[in-house]
Amino acid sequence: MPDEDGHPSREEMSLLTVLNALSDPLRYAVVGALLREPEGTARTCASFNLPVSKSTITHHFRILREAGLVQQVDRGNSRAATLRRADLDHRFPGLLDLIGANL
Amino acid sequence: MPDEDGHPSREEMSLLTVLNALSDPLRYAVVGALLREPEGTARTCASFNLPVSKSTITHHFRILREAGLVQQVDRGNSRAATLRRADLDHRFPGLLDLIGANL
DNA sequence: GACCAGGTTCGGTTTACATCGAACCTTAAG
DNA sequence: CTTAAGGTTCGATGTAAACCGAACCTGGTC
Repeated sequence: MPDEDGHPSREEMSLLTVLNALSDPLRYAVVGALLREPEGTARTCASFNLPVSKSTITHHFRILREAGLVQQVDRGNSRAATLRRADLDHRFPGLLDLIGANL
Repeated sequence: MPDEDGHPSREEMSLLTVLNALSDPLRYAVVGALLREPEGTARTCASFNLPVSKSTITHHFRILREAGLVQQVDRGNSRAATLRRADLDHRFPGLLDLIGANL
C-alpha cells in the first residue's frame, strides 16, 4: 500500500495511472521541467509558475504523487518535488527517455 | 495535415495526444490486444467485444486513429484496424515495448 | 507576536468526455 | 429486393475532472 503521503512503491505503480497523470498538459509540463533539471533536483510547487490557482496546483501534484511520478518531501516551510527517476526507470524503462525526447 | 480519415503522419504525432488516447482503459485494452497479435494483424472494431455501444466504439476508435495509434482501412463491408507499429517505433521508440511489458 | 509565503482542505461551479439511443449508410448474403 | 451485420453521425445525458475562492495550517522573518 502507498505510504501516508500517497506515494506508491515501484511494484504498485500502474502504467495506466501514470499515462493518465501524464495526459494533462500542466502535469506533463511539470514532469518535463523536472526532467530538464539535474537528477535529484527538488523544486517547490510554486516554482513552476503554473497559470492556475493554488488549490488546483495541489490537485495536480497529488495526482503526480499518487501515480508515482514525483516524490514530495517536507522541507519545513514548504514541500519540494523530485522526479522519481530511479524508480521510474526500473518500473517503466524507456518512459522518461520518451518524454525527454519530446519536450 | 492528417489525411481525409484523420490519420496523422509520423511527424504530426504528438506524445501528449498519444498519452491521452492511451489513458482510457478501453483504448488501452484495444492497443494491448493488437500488440499481442502478430505484426500487421487487422481486426474489426466489433471483434474486441468492448462492453459499450456501437457509437461509443466508433468514438474510441476515432481517438485512437487521430492520435496515430491505429490505422483503419476500408474493407468493403467493414473497417479493420491495425496497429501502426513501424510509425510508432520510429516516432516514439520504446513506447510499444513499454505497453507490451505491462499487459 | 505580527506577518507573509507556500500548501492543504473544503465546498462549489464549469468544462470535458464517456456514454447512449435512434436514424442512417454500405455491403454481403439469402 | 429484403434482410442483417458493421460503422457512422447526430443530439442528448451523466459523470468525472479541472478549476476556483475562502478558510486554515505551518514555519520562517521581522
